[in-house]
Amino acid sequence: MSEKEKKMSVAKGKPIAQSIPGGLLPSIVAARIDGTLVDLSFVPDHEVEVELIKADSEEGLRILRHSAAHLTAQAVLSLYRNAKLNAGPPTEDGFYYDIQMDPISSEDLGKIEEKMKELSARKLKIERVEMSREELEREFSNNKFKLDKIVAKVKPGHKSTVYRQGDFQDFCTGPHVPDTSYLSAVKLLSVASTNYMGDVTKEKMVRIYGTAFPDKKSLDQFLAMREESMKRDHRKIGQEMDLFTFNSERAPGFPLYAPNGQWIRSRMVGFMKDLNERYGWQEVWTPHLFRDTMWKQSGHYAKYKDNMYLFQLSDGDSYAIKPMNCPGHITIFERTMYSYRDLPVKYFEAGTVYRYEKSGEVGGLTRPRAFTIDDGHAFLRMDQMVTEIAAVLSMVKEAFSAFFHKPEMIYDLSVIDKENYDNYLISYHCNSCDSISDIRKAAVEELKCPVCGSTELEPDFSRWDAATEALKNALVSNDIPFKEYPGEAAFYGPKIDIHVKDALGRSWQLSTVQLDFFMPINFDLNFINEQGKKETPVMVHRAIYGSYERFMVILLESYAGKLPTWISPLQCYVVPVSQSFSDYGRKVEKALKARGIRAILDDTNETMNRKIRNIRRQRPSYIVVVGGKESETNTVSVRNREEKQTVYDLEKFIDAISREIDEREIQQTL
RNA sequence: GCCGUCGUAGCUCAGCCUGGUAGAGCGUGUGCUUGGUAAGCACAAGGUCGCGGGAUCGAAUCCCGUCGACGGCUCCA
Repeated sequence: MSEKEKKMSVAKGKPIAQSIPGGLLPSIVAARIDGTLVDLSFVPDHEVEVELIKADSEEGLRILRHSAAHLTAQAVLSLYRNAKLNAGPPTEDGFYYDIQMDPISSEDLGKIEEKMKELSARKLKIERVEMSREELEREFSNNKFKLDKIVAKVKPGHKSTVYRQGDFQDFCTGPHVPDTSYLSAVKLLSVASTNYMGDVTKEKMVRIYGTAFPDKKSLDQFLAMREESMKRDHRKIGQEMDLFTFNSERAPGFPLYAPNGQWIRSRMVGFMKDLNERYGWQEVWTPHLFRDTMWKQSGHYAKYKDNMYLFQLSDGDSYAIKPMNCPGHITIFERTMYSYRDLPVKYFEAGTVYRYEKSGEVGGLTRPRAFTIDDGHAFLRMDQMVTEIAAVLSMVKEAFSAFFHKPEMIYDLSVIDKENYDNYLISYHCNSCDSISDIRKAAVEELKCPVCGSTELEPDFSRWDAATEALKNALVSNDIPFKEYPGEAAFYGPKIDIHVKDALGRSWQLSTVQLDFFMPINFDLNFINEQGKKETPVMVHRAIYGSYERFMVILLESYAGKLPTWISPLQCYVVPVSQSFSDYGRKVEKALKARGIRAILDDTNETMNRKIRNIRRQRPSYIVVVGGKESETNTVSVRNREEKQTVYDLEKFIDAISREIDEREIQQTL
């Protein structure tokens, strides 16, 4: 349907639905008049131009799913008499309904779904009814959650609406689909538990997740996609490819990398090391433990001690395992004096940090208790910010282009909210003694000048402005479109976060570039400026992958485990046709390994067919079959991931695959 | 941390409701077979049924506790 066809004019005094051609009607769920969404049953009081909302449009789907949420609620109420409804909004790819009721399990969903199908088949008319606030309060008098909403949303003396279908009604502004027959392609997906208004002290609720589509075909397509993304779960792939393991008894939440997984990690670390060095970042190493005194100084202890692994030695000294790398890097920076000419000083480290995540929060490699950050800290003069940040942005681009074909990246600039700055560390100018001090208002009892005690302090945003300008300029000079989020900055400075979209359309926050005014002050860092005076440097915290663990998750799930050859843990799987060709197989394996290609020869007493079938789960880049023909001509029969088979001269094959690896080709070239 | 579901062989799972001390497929090992690109044949090994307690003549099975995993909620420097 073109833009033109979507618009139509509707005469006064008759429902919109009656003006829509019969053939078109079933695909339309609602309409828009002057920017407001209305039901198809809406009767205009003068001739109007309406825009039709198709079921398969973004807005149409939301309406359809919201109606499906109502249908779920209706089914639940008819099956569970004591259930009390809370709210049931549409979500990005479905809907949920929060209901106070006795816990149910996912097995009960089938029963509810049956009921929904039955209600849908009855083609119940969905009606909009206007009610005054008083009427609403009467209608929903037995439901505290609805009453809360009515009180919060409907002003006394005003009206709002309920939607009715059969014996069911819900307080709702709509719009909704005309009748329940529109809701035939529905599926309840899972059940979870939540609390009223997300507050643990409030009532427990059952949250039922589901989705709905205009027709069964698109629902099935969605379910197939969902299945696919479950198949691509990195935990499953990791097990199949034998990359890592978790031992829930011995180290809950900590991944242990098997040879294949560690091989991938070292490749990633190696790539990053090379990239960093090319951009002037120097590798350092810091210990995994520091005295608690350092964490107290850095401020981490006060804020995050519940998430830190802390322990005391028998002599009484207390230590903490590092939850961050920056104080370590600062400690290295502190070892000597710097002139303004020495700056920038840029350190990086693949630094493994340990954070005690609460039991319900850990999960696979996405949220482990130990992870390794490709962490970098730069110490800069104010005038170096733009250049250095721009350089980091180039690094980010380069890094992701090596792993993905045309990666889709989204840049968020998080800045201070000047209307609401109590939480941020800012400079205050004292009107009484003219001194400047850095204070975070939310962290002090009373805002007063640390020099003279005066309360006549005026916020000075100049440093924040300069930093924000620097980040912006860096983005602009790299030709990067970005969105600005006031109030999202860290308390110590503004930042740029970079999200990358994966193959399944999910967006991951990976890179971050943060400016920090706080740590340098806290640790009293300085350099000698042109005037021969001590000056405080600005710190940049940055990570490109974010963590190696999360990045590995994205790689595995994006490629469904079929990684580009340069990071594939099994680059060549060599299979002799029969054991009588083991010798030639060994020769091939040796030749491959001599060139640094990760290859294994499988000369076990099994059929070639079985070997090929079973190696699939390990996702080899190439399967190399050798037999009589190959051994006589010094060739190999190579099968790539598209199942295409080609015979190559052995030396030529090795040259070609080496090139593919060296060039970090994303697609297979053979 | 909270709520729900789950925990049986290396992996995937059955058995649990209705108690009588475990089963399949894949994988592994051995033998036969010696093969041309996703299922050749046979035999075998492999499990304190997460852990602890309780009621029972008897528990993988029922009850309680605990640890862990998963899905959510909340959190994520």
